[in-house]
Amino acid sequence: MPESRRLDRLTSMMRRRGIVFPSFEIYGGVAGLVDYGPVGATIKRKVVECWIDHWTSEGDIVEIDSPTITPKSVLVASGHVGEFNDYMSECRTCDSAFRSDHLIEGMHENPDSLDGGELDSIISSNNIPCPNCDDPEWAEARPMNLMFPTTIGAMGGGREAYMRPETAQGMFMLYPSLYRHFKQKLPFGAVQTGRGYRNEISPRQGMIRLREFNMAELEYFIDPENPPGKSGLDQTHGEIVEMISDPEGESPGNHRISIQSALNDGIVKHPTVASFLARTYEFLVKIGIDGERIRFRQHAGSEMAHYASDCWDCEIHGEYGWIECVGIANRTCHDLESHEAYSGTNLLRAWRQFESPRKVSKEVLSPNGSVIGPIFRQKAGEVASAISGLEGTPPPTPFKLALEDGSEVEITSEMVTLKKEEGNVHGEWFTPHVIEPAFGIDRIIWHVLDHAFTEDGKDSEDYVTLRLNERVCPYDLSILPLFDKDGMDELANSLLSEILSIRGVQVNLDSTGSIGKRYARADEIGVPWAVTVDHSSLVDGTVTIRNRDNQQQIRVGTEKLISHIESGDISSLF
RNA sequence: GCGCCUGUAGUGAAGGGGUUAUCACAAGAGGUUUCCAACCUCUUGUCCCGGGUUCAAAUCCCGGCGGGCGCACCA
Repeated sequence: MPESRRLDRLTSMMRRRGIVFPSFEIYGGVAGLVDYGPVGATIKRKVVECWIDHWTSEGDIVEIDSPTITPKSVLVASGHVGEFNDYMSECRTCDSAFRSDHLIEGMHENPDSLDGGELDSIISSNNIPCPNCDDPEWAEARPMNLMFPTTIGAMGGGREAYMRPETAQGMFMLYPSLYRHFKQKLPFGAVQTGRGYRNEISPRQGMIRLREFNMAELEYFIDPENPPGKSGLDQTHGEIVEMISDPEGESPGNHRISIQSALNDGIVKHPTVASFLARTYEFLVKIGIDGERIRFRQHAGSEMAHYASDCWDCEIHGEYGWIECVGIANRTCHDLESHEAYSGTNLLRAWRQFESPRKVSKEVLSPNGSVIGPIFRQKAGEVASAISGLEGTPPPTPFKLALEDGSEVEITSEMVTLKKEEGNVHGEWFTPHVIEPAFGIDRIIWHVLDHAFTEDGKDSEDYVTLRLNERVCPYDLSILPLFDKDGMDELANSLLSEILSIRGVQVNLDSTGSIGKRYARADEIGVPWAVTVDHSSLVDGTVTIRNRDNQQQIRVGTEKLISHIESGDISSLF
């Protein structure tokens, strides 16, 4: 068993047994698109269901579902249109392509803000050499948009849109409704699972970098002044995990530490982020990822996404090395504020009630319409609203007042009345902060399969067992009639239909080949239990149940078996 | 997007300008006193696509598509 080939054996098993295939293969295939086959689709669904259940089981998080087609304006506000329009410059000599803003690093304060022409002129005036061949001959910078563009509306004049690059925007769009659903009380969250699209330049590594992929994202809305998680994490969070903190931060380096201690030591700065790191670890282990092959890595300030103020990657180790499978980011108020600004809505806020009402007395200037009107005529309305909009202590008259259009007017004492307002303020509006764990489902499934794939040398042959956790196995059990005749076939079939009728239970009947071969087939795709119908079954109604991972067998009556299948705990029979 | 390597049944491989393309495993039918990949008989199924060279192309050449690796990219 040469180890270098394990990846090949795993991927060919996945094709052979119907887990994952390249898509559209009879037309030559498309890089970066994959199909889940009859076995893989069930595994995927179970991983997703387990994920939803993991986050929604405490009542503070609900599930939503949004369109994948997203109007351009949403993605302009979120920053994706700008961010995804990175410019690329191609070297005329060696054809290498580089991000234009990277080439002029340090030569401009904000390279992101430049258009193609500006980038080109900086590149040429600085005579920037190609990092590959040193020649300073560059083609014009061209925008490289990694989103899939589309148009809403079949005829001309349609609205510009993109396939969503993340599901998160759906949760932000639904914030007002979530806020109402949760009775206007933070914290609360929403999850969404579904497809995301990124038109990768060069998809690689099988299902690791896809162009259309399954994501599962949680947006958790909190009051930044009262972040949940402060009071300590619950008992599961004492697990020692590997954490690699920001190399540019205060305590750089690798730590083997519990997440609770990492929070106490200031390695993780935000209590809610810490809590989600812990619950992410818990989820991954729950579906069968090896806890020893999980680590958390903090983003350096320089690699941070445009929207994030703090970000941890959860990386899982497998055949491709350490792969980022989950990103946990503190997106702060970036998205909600930005959508508020672009859309003009005021619904993206939350109310923070003061513990006791605050007495406020302040002086305000009230415009005197009868004086302002005749003096400023058409501009009077604008002047009046500018006066009302003055903040802080009113200036003494006369004073200069700036208007929206940039002009200035002089305000004299006759134009305004000084009023004293007194009252109680019971609270204030603020924009919630958002903590976002974002899961790459396909990458997680890959690692679940990788970690479950075990090859034991039985005799000279490699014997493959997919030691999947029962939560994510493609079939809950296989029914195997020892002989496909003499009544065993009928008994097996009636058992099959009885078990199939149990809600949510997947069963597979296999009656071809030797019994050993059928066990092997079931083991290879991770079926945890094999139920064999034999001669004794015909006499006394008992069957044998075999455990996939240790081949242990017991004999039980079918009634008892069925009741344990219904309650989901076959293992307690052993 | 560039460079190197590469593409043969479901999977893994062998071969290769010339009759009907080979093998193993898998799959299907049947047989078999089959509880850990047993055996026997039969069966199905393959040269990625397009163009070129040639009397003849799965084989050589070019292009495309896919895969692997490296460079670049990966919010």
